[in-house]
Amino acid sequence: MRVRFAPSPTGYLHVGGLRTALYNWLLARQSGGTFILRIEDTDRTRFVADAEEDIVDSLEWAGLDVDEGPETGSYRQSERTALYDAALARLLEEGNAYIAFDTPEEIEQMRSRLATDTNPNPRYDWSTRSHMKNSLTLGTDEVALRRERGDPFVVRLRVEPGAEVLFTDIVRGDVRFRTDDVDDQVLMKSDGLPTYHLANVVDDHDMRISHVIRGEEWLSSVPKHVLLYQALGWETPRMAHLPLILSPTGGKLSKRNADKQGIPVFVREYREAGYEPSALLNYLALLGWHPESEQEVFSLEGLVDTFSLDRVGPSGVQFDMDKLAWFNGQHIRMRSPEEIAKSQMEALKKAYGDVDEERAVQAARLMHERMAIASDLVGFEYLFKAPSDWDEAGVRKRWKDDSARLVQTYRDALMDVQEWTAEQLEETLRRVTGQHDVGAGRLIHPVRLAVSGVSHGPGLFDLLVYLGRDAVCERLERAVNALG
RNA sequence: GCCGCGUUCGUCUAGGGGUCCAGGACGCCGGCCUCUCACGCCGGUAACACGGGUUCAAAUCCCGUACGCGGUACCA
Repeated sequence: MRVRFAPSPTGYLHVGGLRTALYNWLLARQSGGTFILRIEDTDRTRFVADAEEDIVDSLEWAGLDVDEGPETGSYRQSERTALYDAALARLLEEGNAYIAFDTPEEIEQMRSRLATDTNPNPRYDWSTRSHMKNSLTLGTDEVALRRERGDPFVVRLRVEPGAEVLFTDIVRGDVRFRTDDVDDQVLMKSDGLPTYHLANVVDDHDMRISHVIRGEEWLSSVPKHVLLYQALGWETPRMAHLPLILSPTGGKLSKRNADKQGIPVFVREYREAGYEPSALLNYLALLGWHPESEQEVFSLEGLVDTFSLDRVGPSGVQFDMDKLAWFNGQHIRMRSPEEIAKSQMEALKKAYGDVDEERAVQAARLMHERMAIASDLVGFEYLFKAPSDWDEAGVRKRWKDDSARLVQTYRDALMDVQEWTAEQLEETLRRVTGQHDVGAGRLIHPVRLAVSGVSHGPGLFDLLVYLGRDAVCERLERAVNALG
């Protein structure tokens, strides 16, 4: 099995693109096949300089390793023009393509001239090409003259009406189009570069791609591709068109649309936000695919073992940040505190100056169950510095009239604790509350508030152990003074 | 407009003629655990788009309608 992920460097890698890459990669890995990265950079007007780098980095971050790609050979379409030119020459020679000199303005004029209510958008096709300036209408002398003169031209696929193109999509089953509805697609633009349709067919053939797995937006152009394969006498690869990822309000998950929903569209944004790549992948895998069992949480390896194209559904799917967050929580709990801490060292240092890695690991251990995302670790300020103030609502609820006295008593008692362990700290606390004839909670809550500034968090005694005697006593002291 | 693809809880989905007064997951709502918050566990809420057929029997097959999405570029 040879599959490819073929993004165009017109922007950063999109989450939808990552899912397409994932499905391709999964199939390659489980079949012992080859995963190819091909850069479709035939549109010079929309080229984004750092897009390819982002695509490569994002795939690497996700753990989808590339077997063949720009790093290993000529896998950028801009480097493969000789191949397209050869295909073009053959199509032209055999009458399956023709040259057209119409300027964009002239085509526009044709469209507005021919537009009617029932056909508001006339195509350049079998029914209109006889009114246009092309090698089918112009006569050989005129064509030769224009070419000599250097008139700009494009090459178009010659699609004749009256036939049917039928193909079997792995996800959707049999799909058929009439050639009457297929336009004479431009194969080579006037800048000499091929369009996607030509380059894609030539490359898939040349790279011996066995399965084309891509988004549903390509389904309508399949007939053009099939016609090209036929004209070139090549075998058509198997195809699977994946359901599109939609925004929660419906419609394509475009940058604009998604931003409004608070959904990042670029993979790099998930990386920057601190998501677990395995969680993103897990979520994306389930977006359109369902395993035979009811298992939902998968490692990447688990997906390799379980994934199959015939359990991919055909209908569009809405992106759900809440569910992604849940997957992230599942995956973060599968990782060790050591790994989590390590991944956050840079951010920690940025926020708090020099942070000891072992210290960060302890913090991660403490907060493991409470993190939705690894970057949350940085947000637990009180683990790395004393609170500067105390949550107002928390104070109102937990800081009673006797709190200062109790906390002060506990603080004094802590000075005498032999071993700074959770057991001893708890024992000490219960002794204090016992002496004052109040419940333990009466002291636990104020102490937590005093040392952390907030009224929620890890088990109090684990927290005190983590903070250490000096910090705890100092924080208790400050709180008593401030809160009275 | 035309062409194509789709339509089961709010969302992701299971299901492919009887085992489905439709199962799981997220979310939401209760509860348990508990020093808080999380985690975890238990329970609840909620769906076969509509109309015709076919059949003893339809969420499942067929047709139509509606709706959604994609395409309709010298963009991919």
